[in-house]
Amino acid sequence: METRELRYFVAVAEELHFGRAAQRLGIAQPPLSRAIRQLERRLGVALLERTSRAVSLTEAGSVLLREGRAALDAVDAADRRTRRAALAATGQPGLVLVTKAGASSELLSKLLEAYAAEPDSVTVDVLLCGIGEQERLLRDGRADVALLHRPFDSTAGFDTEELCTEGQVVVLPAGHPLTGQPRLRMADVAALPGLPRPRWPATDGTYPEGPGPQARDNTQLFQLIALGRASAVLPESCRANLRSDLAAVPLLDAPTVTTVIAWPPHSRSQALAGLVRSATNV
Amino acid sequence: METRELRYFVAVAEELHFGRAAQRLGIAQPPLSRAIRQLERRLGVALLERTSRAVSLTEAGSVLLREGRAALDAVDAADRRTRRAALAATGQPGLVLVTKAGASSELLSKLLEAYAAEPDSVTVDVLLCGIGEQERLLRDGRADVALLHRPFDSTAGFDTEELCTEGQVVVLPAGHPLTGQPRLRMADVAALPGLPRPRWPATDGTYPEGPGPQARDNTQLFQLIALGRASAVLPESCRANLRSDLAAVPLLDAPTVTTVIAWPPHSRSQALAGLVRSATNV
DNA sequence: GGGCAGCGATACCTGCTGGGTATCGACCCA
DNA sequence: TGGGTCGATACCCAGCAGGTATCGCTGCCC
Repeated sequence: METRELRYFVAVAEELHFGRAAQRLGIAQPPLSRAIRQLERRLGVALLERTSRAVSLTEAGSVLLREGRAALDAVDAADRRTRRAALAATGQPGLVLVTKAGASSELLSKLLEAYAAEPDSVTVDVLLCGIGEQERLLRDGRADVALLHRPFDSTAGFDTEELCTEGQVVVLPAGHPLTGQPRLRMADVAALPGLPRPRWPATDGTYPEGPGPQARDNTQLFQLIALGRASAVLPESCRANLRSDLAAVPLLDAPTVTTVIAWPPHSRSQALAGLVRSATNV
Repeated sequence: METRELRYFVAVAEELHFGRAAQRLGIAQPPLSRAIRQLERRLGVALLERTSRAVSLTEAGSVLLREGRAALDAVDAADRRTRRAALAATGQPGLVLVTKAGASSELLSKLLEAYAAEPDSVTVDVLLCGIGEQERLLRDGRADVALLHRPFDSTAGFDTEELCTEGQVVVLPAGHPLTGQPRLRMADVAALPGLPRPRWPATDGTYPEGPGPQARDNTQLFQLIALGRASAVLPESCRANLRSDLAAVPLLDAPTVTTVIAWPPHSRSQALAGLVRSATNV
């Protein structure tokens, strides 16, 4: 199976429309149809159900969509990591660390400081990204290492070390009646009248259905809370950089959040090993 | 980057010889040379150092060898899992479980029995393989799930659940003086005169340098021990099927061995989920 | 109900490129 | 110094990826 065929199939499987997929791929529709047919013939498997009005995935097709994406990411990673290895050899080593914007910033700065103090440390570029993008970046080689937060982020397929565990707090507008409490329970904040939890975009950029305002990052989220339009349950460490018009109250029975440092398995970079070592000692 | 190019590069990187690599790939040498050059040009990276007498890997080349193998395994896995999904739809679901021949046989039979008793269980094919082959089989889709033994097997890149932990024993010929002891320490068996640890083949089938006889599987190993030519440190559970001419003595300070059940991440099969559930309840 | 619009499949052509053979040029060794 | 080994180069051919034109089916709407 060639990566070209995989790319074609993934495009069609995502669009469920040969014309749009072809456009996205920058080719005409007929060669795309033919390539998919040929892929199906060679696999001996029907991947798509076509009527002349709609295209849908078969069971096998959805398996190939999932596995094919992973395989394409692995190929991309091979490409990028090879290029970076060549750069590193000519004097620009460096690591790319990715984490969610606004999370664990204190831990992150301590980590970077500790690592920079190591004898043979390399430059670390920090990449801040949105919700759920980190796994992708790590998988396809755009990043070397990530800070993830269990149980929110999936650590499937990566090597990890736990860095720290913390409780969660509910973030409310300053002056909200509940901010007088020293601590709260989940039940107390499950359905605050007028303060729903916001909706985060899924990996494809669309928002789930339901109540609550849409938020794309922490800035938007905090503004919504300050406006009295939302509330949020976040790790304790967010208190460090909370705006003055917000207040946080500890939640006794919220699930704890574990920050882990994660990297692709079978990674041989000794710069990465050094960073992980520094991280576990912080 | 196309999988064809990756396959070509991996072949050359493994053989370090264009002619042999071309033969292995079933093509002539000139197109192979050209393909590799083209790959280097497109990546903008030198992958191989050629003199007219020898070929060697650059730093970037060895990165691409490692990453390329992983990517090719992922592509193979996509292929195999898609075919199997199609088979499953037409009535032959089934899981393939892989484990080291001769290890955890009691645990394995209990596990299979417990799972078979579940209401909607599917057939489980058991694949017994040699040392270190399991990760490969799991990664390239020939197996769905594996029993691995930490710290010997790498669980990098897989999801795992711990099943059980056990101590280790030293296996000696029956009648050896030390077999009279109720328990021993590592230091006692570190260098038994005339009874060295055997050498196991590496993943490429070659044996490491050093003293000790060569063994390929447990049968050979046990025979060597019975002949008074070797000794071995193995998990306790091996006592269950020890030959009568061998004896095992517990080691107090040997590292414990954890048997884990492992499967590829982002695997959605509910048959697999059922097997893992059964396993953790055993 | 018939015309129309949307969509995938088919037919057919063309040019790129992957693969083949022949040969060269460098290097080691006898 | 000549033969043997090995990768690179030159050149040719065929297969196939990709393009255009068009067909056939189907749901929709006046």
